[in-house]
Amino acid sequence: MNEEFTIGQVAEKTGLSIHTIRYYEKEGILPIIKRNKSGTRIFEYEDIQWINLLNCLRNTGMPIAQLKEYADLTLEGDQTGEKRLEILKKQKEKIEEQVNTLKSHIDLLNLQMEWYPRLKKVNIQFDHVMKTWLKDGKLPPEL
Amino acid sequence: MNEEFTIGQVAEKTGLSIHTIRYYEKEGILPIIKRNKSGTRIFEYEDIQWINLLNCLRNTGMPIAQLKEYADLTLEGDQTGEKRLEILKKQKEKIEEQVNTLKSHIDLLNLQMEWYPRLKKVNIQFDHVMKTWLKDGKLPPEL
DNA sequence: CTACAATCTAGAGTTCACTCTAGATCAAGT
DNA sequence: ACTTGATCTAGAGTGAACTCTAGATTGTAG
Repeated sequence: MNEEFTIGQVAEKTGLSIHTIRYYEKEGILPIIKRNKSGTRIFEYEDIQWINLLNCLRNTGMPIAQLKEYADLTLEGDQTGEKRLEILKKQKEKIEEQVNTLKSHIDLLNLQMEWYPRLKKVNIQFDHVMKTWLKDGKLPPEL
Repeated sequence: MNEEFTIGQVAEKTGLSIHTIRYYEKEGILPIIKRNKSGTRIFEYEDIQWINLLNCLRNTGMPIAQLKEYADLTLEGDQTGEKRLEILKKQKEKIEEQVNTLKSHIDLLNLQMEWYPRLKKVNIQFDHVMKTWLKDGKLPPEL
């Protein structure tokens, strides 16, 4: 479990580019990365874990600035656990919201797609649905 | 059903800013918007429907350039129906993928959150899970 | 008629998150 | 030792999608 990785290997494993990993380090959202005597970065297994968490948060829309906050809290140590937990909880809620939004987007697309084959008839329905959409931002209950 | 709206009203109804609506028009992804004799835009109900569709596609990651394609196809008329249907179908699949990704992100966050209360014990599990994650990009089957 | 808020255009500026470049150094195989 | 490919830094450049500005014009409530 004391494997070591070069930046290239980490890039491959995490799906980030080498540039991006260095950029993240510069932004201070990576833990302190070990170096060998000539300055080449040496990543450990833990670092990859961390990057995967970052990726998860980034992919769900958390901006770098907030990742920085999270990283700083982590640096402060155990007593910030609660705060970090809170951040993760909030992000989870945000993702759940995103899932719901995406689902209603799927509904809208399905609707729009039905529109093509049965034009005249569904046009009226569509109109009705759109009115509901405009009014309260969701599909009418009878769908 | 022949209601008319100002740009400000449309902004409020669609959640876009006034600037963004004008920007979208400049990019050619809005239908031709009526004007009154002195040049003020007059939006109709249809235009709002269209913007809602745009919003749906944009929010799920479709770039402006592709919206432009879609808009151009629509301008060409009925004979492009199939192509447009195809675009919407693909986007729907993309959204479904996004939902799945988000769900596995939630799993990862849940895991990371469990980590805090029961530290030592779950650390090992977490490690195991992360290894699976790194290897095949998903959670181990036993979870 | 008079304010005052909303709209208009063209174009410049901003933000975010990378992404790339140049020029130097280093690591590993033969 | 030599070569080739990977890595290093500092800093510039990019692309997407807005977002804002200035200066003029218009719509409307009192």
